[in-house]
Amino acid sequence: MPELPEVETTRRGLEPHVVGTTLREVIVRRRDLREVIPESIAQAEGRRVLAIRRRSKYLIVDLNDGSSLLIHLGMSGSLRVIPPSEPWKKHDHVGLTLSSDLQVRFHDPRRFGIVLHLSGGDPLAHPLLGNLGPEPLEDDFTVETLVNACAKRSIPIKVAIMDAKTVVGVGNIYASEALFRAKILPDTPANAVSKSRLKRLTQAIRDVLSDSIAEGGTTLRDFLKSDGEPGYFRQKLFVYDRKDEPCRVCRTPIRHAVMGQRSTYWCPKCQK
DNA sequence: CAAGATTCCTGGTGGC
DNA sequence: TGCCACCAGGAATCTT
Repeated sequence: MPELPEVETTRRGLEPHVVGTTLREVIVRRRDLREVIPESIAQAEGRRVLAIRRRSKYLIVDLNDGSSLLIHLGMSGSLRVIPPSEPWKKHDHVGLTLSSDLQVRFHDPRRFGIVLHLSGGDPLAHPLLGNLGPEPLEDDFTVETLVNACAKRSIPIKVAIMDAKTVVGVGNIYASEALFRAKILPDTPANAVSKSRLKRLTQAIRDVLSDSIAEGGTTLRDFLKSDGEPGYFRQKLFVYDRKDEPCRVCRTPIRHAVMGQRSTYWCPKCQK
């Protein structure tokens, strides 16, 4: 899916259209996503949107009755703001018609996404949001975060930083990109990476995610911003999806291998 | 407990 | 053009 930059891009795109409006109608065309959309989502009708927040790759829509919507885009999901008259596409599963006469439409071909209605309490306490590591762009993500996560673990460093218990939001694209920026080979055992290199990696993760957000995220196939436009960070990827292409720094062909069941890319000269 | 494999679902791509 | 194997941005849940 959408990794953290794409979810944050979506949040920023939705925020000005959604906050302060009332959900006039909730339309569910298909309930069987990764989890079944609960019937109680109908109770969101008539509620006003107080805020739209992001935690990890989840979006939380706070409503004025204390309930909230919890949305995850899975691997192929997107949320767009459109006129309600726009024809429904094959994989448009949910529509939230707003009092402003616009509609937020959830589209997800692979249906790995999630749309839940939480009737009350703290959304952050929901089981899906428990056991999550720190936000990479917040102050509680520090080199100590990675030092602790990597101690006594022999898994590749790339797999370690993709573990949401280590730090959230680092998906397959940005894991490869962050390791390139930090000049670390992705298959280095996590417990063999020195603290000074983990320090570099901490900063690299922050930088690559921030840079991508500034470009509206990365569009490979499915991802679209809430205005229907793609994100442009793909043009700034150093290694991801560039197998055999010349490294943008040293011209050495980019290498590719499967690591932790996921495609991984690196420059054998720039990364040690 | 750590590590690795499997699973959910659909669509795009590339080989033949 | 058609068929088919394979791959895909996530993450929970198995097995080893």
